[in-house]
Amino acid sequence: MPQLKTKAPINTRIQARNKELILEAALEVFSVSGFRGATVDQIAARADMSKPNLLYYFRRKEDIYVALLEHTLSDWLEPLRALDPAGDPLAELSRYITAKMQMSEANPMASRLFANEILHGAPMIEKFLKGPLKQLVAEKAEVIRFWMATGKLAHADPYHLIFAIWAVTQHYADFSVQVEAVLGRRENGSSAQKAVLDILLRGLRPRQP
Amino acid sequence: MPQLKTKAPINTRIQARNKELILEAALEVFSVSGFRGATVDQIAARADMSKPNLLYYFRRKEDIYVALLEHTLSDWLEPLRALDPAGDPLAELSRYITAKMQMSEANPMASRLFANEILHGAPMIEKFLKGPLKQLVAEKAEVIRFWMATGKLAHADPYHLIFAIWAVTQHYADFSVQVEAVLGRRENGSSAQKAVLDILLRGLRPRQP
DNA sequence: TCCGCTCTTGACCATTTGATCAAGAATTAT
DNA sequence: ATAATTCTTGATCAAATGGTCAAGAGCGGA
Repeated sequence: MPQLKTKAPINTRIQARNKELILEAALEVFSVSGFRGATVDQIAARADMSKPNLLYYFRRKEDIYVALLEHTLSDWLEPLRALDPAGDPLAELSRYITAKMQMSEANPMASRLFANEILHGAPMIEKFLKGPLKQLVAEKAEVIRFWMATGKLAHADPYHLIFAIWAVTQHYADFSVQVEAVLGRRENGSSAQKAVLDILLRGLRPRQP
Repeated sequence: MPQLKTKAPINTRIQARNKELILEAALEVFSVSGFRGATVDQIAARADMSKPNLLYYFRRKEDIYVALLEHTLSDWLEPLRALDPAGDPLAELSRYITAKMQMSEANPMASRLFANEILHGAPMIEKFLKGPLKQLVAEKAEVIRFWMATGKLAHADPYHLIFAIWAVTQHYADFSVQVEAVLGRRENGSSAQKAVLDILLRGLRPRQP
């Protein structure tokens, strides 16, 4: 019996390189125009590649989009995962907020990609939101609740606190056009960081015993 | 000399009615799909009207979109405008935040429309952001600064405080899909309101003298 | 070297979609 | 009533766009 040729599951060097190029180009295009607004031609042009060639690597526009989302979803959660129940509460939250602010500044395109996806009803990542994300947040909300119960943090609703942190930190990436228009200049990352830490955390210092 | 017929600048009853129907339908469609994702056919269908008829009232798709943005821009600013320098600082901010939360809950579609526009670089409302919005925020930031200087409010950067309020309040409209996925239920408006007020304002109570 | 597999692309197709037009229906003003 | 104006729509167009195909170019293992 002739040996069945297993369809090579491993990427060629060329495949790895081109897929990477495509994802990079696609992030730029999707984050600016959204899924519907982006065109395969635009992505191909930015990846310096013909459209049929791009479609040789990703058969449908949607495949690129999904790959892009999956490619960054876990990175996105990492800082929240790192919240350490054994650490000092204010220091942990401070580190989390700082990390999110830095992610917004370093990779605003990824932030806008997600914002756009969620704004449009999250058709591609609904499962992720209701599964891994929900579970992780539940876990960390419990940690925060524990900190509050043991008097190391002032009381507040842990879920809404997390939402507030997300909202504020991502605002600087997603709404940067507005931030810059109102300030009349490009925002200095570190001053925004300081201000945000102050606004979000000052109210959480435990009362004097 | 024959009297020049002035082109009727006043809307017919039919015009007023149909324009309103169109804007209403367009808000639903644009807020879900964004400018690019929305189609004139969808809007026409939802307005219960043929496409050519819709285009009789708004000659281009873009005209509907712009009219919609203009139609709600000033409403959007009203609560901030109402911030009263003579009022009690915490009460004023509390009222502002509450008003924004209620707007997010009552009209999430308008919030998403703006979010989408800004996320995509605000091509249609750049002028508004750099003009009226910038000026109003500057004015109100000065009010907040004054409150802080006179010891009636703890110190914080007024601009970033306003950004934080915007970010958090609009988060509940723009990211409602995520909020509901994480909470595992439809959010109760008033409990979110309470939590947000608490998180944003607790740190702003002036220190005891 | 040479054979098979991977990679690349110009040409092409079907569908979607924003917009136009001409002609008829409804409404309004005189 | 009737003429003028406003309103409505089926038919149609041109451009944009996601995706296909066949044929050739390039590469790697025997």
